[in-house]
Amino acid sequence: MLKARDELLLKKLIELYLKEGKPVGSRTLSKLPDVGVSPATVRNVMADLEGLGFIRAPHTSAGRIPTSKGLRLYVDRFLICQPLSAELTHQLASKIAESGDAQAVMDTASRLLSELTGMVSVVLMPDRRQERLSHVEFIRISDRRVLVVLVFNEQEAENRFIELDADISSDQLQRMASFFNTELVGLTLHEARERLLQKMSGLRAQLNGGMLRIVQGAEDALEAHEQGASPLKVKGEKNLLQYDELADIQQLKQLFNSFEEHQAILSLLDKSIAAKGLQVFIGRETGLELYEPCSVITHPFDMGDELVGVLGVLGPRRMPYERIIPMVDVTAKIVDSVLKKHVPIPIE
Amino acid sequence: MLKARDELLLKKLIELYLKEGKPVGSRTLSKLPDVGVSPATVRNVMADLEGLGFIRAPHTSAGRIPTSKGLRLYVDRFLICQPLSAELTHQLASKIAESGDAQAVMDTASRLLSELTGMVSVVLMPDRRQERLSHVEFIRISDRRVLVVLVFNEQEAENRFIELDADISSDQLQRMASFFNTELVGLTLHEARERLLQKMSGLRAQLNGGMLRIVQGAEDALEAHEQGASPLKVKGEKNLLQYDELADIQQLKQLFNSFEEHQAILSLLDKSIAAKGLQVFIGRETGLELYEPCSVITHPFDMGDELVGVLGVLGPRRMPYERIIPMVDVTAKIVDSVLKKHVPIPIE
DNA sequence: AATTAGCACTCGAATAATGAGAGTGCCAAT
DNA sequence: ATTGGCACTCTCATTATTCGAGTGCTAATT
Repeated sequence: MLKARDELLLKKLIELYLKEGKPVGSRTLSKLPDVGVSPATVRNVMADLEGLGFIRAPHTSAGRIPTSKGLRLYVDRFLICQPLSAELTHQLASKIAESGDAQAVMDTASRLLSELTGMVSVVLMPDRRQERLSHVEFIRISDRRVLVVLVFNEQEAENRFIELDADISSDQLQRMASFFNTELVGLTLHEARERLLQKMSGLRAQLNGGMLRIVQGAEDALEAHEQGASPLKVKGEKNLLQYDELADIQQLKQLFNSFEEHQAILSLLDKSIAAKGLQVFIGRETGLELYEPCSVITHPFDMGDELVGVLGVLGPRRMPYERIIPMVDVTAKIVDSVLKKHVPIPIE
Repeated sequence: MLKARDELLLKKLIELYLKEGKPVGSRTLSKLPDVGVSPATVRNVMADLEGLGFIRAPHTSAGRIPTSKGLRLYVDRFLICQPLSAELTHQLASKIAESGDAQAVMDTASRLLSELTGMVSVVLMPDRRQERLSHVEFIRISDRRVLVVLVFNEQEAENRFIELDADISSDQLQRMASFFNTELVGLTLHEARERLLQKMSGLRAQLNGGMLRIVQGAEDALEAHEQGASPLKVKGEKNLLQYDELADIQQLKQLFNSFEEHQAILSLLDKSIAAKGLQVFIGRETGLELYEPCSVITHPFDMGDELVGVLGVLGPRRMPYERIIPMVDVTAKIVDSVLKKHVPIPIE
């Protein structure tokens, strides 16, 4: 077990390392105000800490830097995050709340997160396929042009213009809409498409060309919505360029690629979705070789009705956890509450 | 004036440089099939070409590389672009056409462009403030929740949910909508807001809270649309990481920053908007110190009604112009034609 | 008059040699 | 248990050295 002095030294060492980014030597540590021991003593302690795997020396004659294990201990035991200033919290909350629909909320949150933290922000959005259709509307733009509006969970709308082969009357559109609204509302995307297929197979013969196109258009819209924007948003990649630890073009290229491929991050965020609160993944803990020099901080959120997502940041392993953690925490909580504001009424 | 042989050598030199990226020496050039002269002769010619400013030697004992002036001559006189394969053209066209509304079209075009060329793609979107409102619809989501749908130019729709303080009936909504549709359709965003303000000042007293909120919501939606997504899209930044010429973290950081700031690129694209066809900016021609090691290829497009935009790519000055130019050309033409398909009927 | 071979020269990139500085580990003294 | 002292190690920056590629110039050749 670590003695009080050992812990103190480890803590100081890590704090210094996080601040300066350079290996910390025994002399430097010994001169710190709260440390009343000589460099030699510090060296002895450091040798012990190294033996336990909390710190390591990059080479014989550099100071020590914390290992992932050391950082883990630091985050779990030593770190005391002061809460975000009320002012900043409030600013964040209002910017996020005012941004519009669910997509826009996550967009804004993501942008703010990457700007504020100086890290790469990631948002895993709730699975659209589980969203329930709450309204369908057809808007007649011109004789042969119709705008399909699908509303999901009462807080997200998807548009799709469709072109008709024949003129259609407002009346016909009205009837189509009310048919859709009685038959499909409350269903998930998948269910809605199934139902549509089912109902249509009999009716299709009776429908004229315009009607068919409308149905087709609605199906397209459903499909577009389903496959639409990938469920993962990554923003602020360029922030990575500023960190010396990652200042290697090859590595940067690989990291940037991993952001586009999505798989890597997705598997990481999936882990986080289960955990009910904030999580910190340090280096290897991310489960990816590539992210070894990085840390990831995540926090899940949900928009009610079991639609759950995750947001977080990715940055160099040496990041100001003290500052970043509260930001992720607060942002997730804001998004969570904003998205829950209008819990859809469960139908059927 | 350049003699035939001089031109040939310059052309060969540039082609080799574009392919290999290394300075080209007299020996290498002399051994080329179509060049029947000795290295010494080549050296004499090269000395002349250097005197004229077409090529330069990075240092005494390297070969020569083309200057911007040289590349300019190459692009203007020597370059023969073979048209894009019909197959690829067709693929591009269908992917772009099927992507949805105007925003989505430009989005897809931008993505494809960056993927296909391996460069950074940029799209300056037509000024939203000039778009004309073609339809307004209010969709009642629940007693106190309404979705405002604004349709612009018959091909773009903007959604906005609004929250009411008091219940509202479908009937009331209907009346509001028809009021909007008679008073505001055909106006630009700015005009619509003016008109709204005007008309409302008198009426406001007669409206109940719900109505007022709707008007407010519509105003918000107009404003959101106006300020909405910045008019500039930049995609595929990460592509820059692969080029040796730009393999300097500081420079990359600056470039990435310039992509976020938008001003730099905007002023460049503004130049291109005037030109009626494809344009190539080489190095300094971009007008930006920062883009000195880069080239930019642009092509304007318009969606009718004087709504004009520009798309293009930015990459290292040493890029396969032969391959890239046709891609930008074709993509711009596809976007142009897709966006023009539904030319809005000019109103009033 | 144009082309070419020959040769001295320059410069950059790679490799090796050198020295200074930081920090350690360990031993003996406190 | 702690500390001062000291030899030792390793990195980083600086300086030399070498090698090769490619040039520019001159004189010879066609």
